[in-house]
Amino acid sequence: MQKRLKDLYLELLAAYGHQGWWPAISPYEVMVGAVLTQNTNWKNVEKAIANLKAADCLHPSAVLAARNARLEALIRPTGFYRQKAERLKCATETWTQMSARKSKMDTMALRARWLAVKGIGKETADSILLYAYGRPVFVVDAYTRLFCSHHGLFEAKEYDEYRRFFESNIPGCVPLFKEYHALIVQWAKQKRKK
DNA sequence: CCCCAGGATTGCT
DNA sequence: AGCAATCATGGG
Repeated sequence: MQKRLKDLYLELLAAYGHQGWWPAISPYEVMVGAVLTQNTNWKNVEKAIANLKAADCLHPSAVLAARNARLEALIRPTGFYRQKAERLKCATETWTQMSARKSKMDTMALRARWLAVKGIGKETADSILLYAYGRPVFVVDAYTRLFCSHHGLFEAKEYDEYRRFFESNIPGCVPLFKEYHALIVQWAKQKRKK
């Protein structure tokens, strides 16, 4: 593990503590959160998740059976609710299809399958792979790029260049990937407050 | 009143 | 290939 990346990780962990992103909830709920949080404050996502749960609509069969208008009303606090209602259905179809096959699939093949879903880009796909499926994929976002440039770690244009930078310089350990990404987000939030 | 949030797609150049 | 417009609610 590259020393600089390890030191920074330990610093973040000491400063902010264990973030515990997406802990004791169902993997499906993680996937729903990954879609709903696109360009949206997590607090708003929590409201939508609570709405879905209260309506007993937080499982694949219920989402697939729900009318779009109903889904839209439930996830409204997350914004972009028309797009997201459709995206949630598309993602849920894939989720259901993959439930039986995913264990046999290579991580990159699974990633390609998710990237083919409308409304699922690289960051959302990787969040699903890491936090819902437990695959060793490093999630990159705008904060990750800011973090890299702020500490003089790495500069690039493409999403996948950043992803591979982390994947090839820290151990391919799922809990570490989960925690590191969450800590970077926390770091950026704190930094913004100043 | 402004800007942003745990993005992705489409369309134009 | 790059870049702007679009989607839309809630909080600072």
